[in-house]
Amino acid sequence: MTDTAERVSAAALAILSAEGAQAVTMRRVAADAGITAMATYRHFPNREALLRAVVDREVAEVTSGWDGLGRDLPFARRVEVLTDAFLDFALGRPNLYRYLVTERRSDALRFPDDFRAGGSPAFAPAFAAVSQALAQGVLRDDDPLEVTLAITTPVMGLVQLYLGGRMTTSESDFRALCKRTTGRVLDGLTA
Amino acid sequence: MTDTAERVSAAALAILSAEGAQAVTMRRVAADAGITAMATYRHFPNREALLRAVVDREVAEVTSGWDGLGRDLPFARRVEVLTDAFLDFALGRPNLYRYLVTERRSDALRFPDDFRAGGSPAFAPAFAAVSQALAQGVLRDDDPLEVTLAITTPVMGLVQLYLGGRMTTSESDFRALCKRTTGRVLDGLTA
DNA sequence: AAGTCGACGTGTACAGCGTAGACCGGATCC
DNA sequence: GGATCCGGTCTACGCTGTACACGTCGACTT
Repeated sequence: MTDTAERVSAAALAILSAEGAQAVTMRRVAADAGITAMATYRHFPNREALLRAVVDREVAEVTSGWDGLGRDLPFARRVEVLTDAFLDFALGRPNLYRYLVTERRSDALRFPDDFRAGGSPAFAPAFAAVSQALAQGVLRDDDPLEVTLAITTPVMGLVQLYLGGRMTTSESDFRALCKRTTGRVLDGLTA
Repeated sequence: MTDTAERVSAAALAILSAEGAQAVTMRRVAADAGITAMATYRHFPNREALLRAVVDREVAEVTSGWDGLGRDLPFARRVEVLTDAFLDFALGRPNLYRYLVTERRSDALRFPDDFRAGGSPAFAPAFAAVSQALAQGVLRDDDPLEVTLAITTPVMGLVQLYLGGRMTTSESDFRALCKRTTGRVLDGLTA
C-alpha cells in the first residue's frame, strides 16, 4: 500500500467513523488526503471498493483480540466478556458498525457454511465458546451453530434498536440490558 | 389527501417496495405520478417526509391485523403466529422493512416509555401476549418489557443477517430457524 | 362583476455527487 | 534513448435534491 493510498484510507475511515457512510464522498476524501478526486481512482476502483477496503481492515483490527477472550472463565461470564467486546465495537464505532451490517455485499460470509468454518471473525469466538460449553455439558445438547445464533442475535437486535435511536436508556443501562437479555436466553423464560 | 398526492405516494411506495429507498428519486416519483419533480414539493416538504409518510401508512396497514393474533392459542404457539406475521412483513417487503429499521428519525418510538404505553404497533401484540403469559404463570416472573425484548430481538437479529445476504438458507428454512431460536429462548440453553 | 388569494403546477437553475476520458511528468526497464 | 507504466491533474457527463420565479385556475370577498 503506497503512502498516498494510506492517506486516502485514513481520510475515508475518519469521515466514515465520524459522520457515517453517506458523508464519505470521493471529493472530500481526496481533499483530506491532499489529492484530486480522480487520483483516488488510481488506488481504489470505485467508492464502494474504497469503503470496503477501509472497513475490512478496521474490522480485522478490532476483532483481532476477540479470539481467546475469556477462555478460562465460566461460560456465562465468558459470554458477558464477549458481549462487552462486541458492544465496545458496535457502540464505540456506531457508523462503522452500521455500515457493516447495512451493506449488502456479494462476498459476505454466509450462514451456515462459512460460520461453521470459522470464517467470521465476530462469530467465531462465540462459536468456540459455545462448542466448548456443549462439550463440557454446561449447555444442553443442541446444534452448536444455532445455539450460538440464539446467544448472539438478541444482542444484534438490541443494538439495531439502540443505534436506530429507539432506546432512551444510557449506554451503561443499555449494556446491562444486553447482558440481562443473554442471561434470560441462557436460563429460559418459561416457568 | 388530494388525488395527485395519492398518486405520488403510490408511486413512491411502488419504487421503494420494488427497488429500495435509494431508487426513490423525486424525479422518478414525479414522472410515475405524471407531474414535474417540483410539483411533488406541493404535497411533501422534501424527500424524507415523502418516504416517511409512505412508510408510516404502509406499516400501519400491515400491522393493523396483528393485535388479536393468536389470542386463544397457548403461549408458545401464539409466539409462533406473531413471529410468522412479523416475518411475512420483513421477508415479504424487504426493502420497506430495511428502510424502516435503517432510518434514524427523531420522532421514533423509544424504549422503554413508548413501548410500555403500547405505542409501537409491532411491539404491542408481543407485549400483550407476554403480559398475559406472565399473569397466567406460563412465564417465570420477570419484567414484561424486557421479556418481550428477549423474545423479539433474536428474530430481529436473524432478519438482519438474512436480509443482509448473510444466510444461504431458503426462506422456509429461515422461518423454521427463527422459530427454533425463539423456542430455545423460551426453554433456555443451559443443561 | 371585479378583485384577491391560495393551491397546484411548470421551467430553470444551482451545487454536489460518482466517475469516464484525455492528458502529462517522471521513474523504470529494454 | 525510446517505450512503458504509475500517479497525478483537468474537464466533462449525467445524475441527484431542491430553491426560486412564474403561470393558472377555482373559490371567496366586496
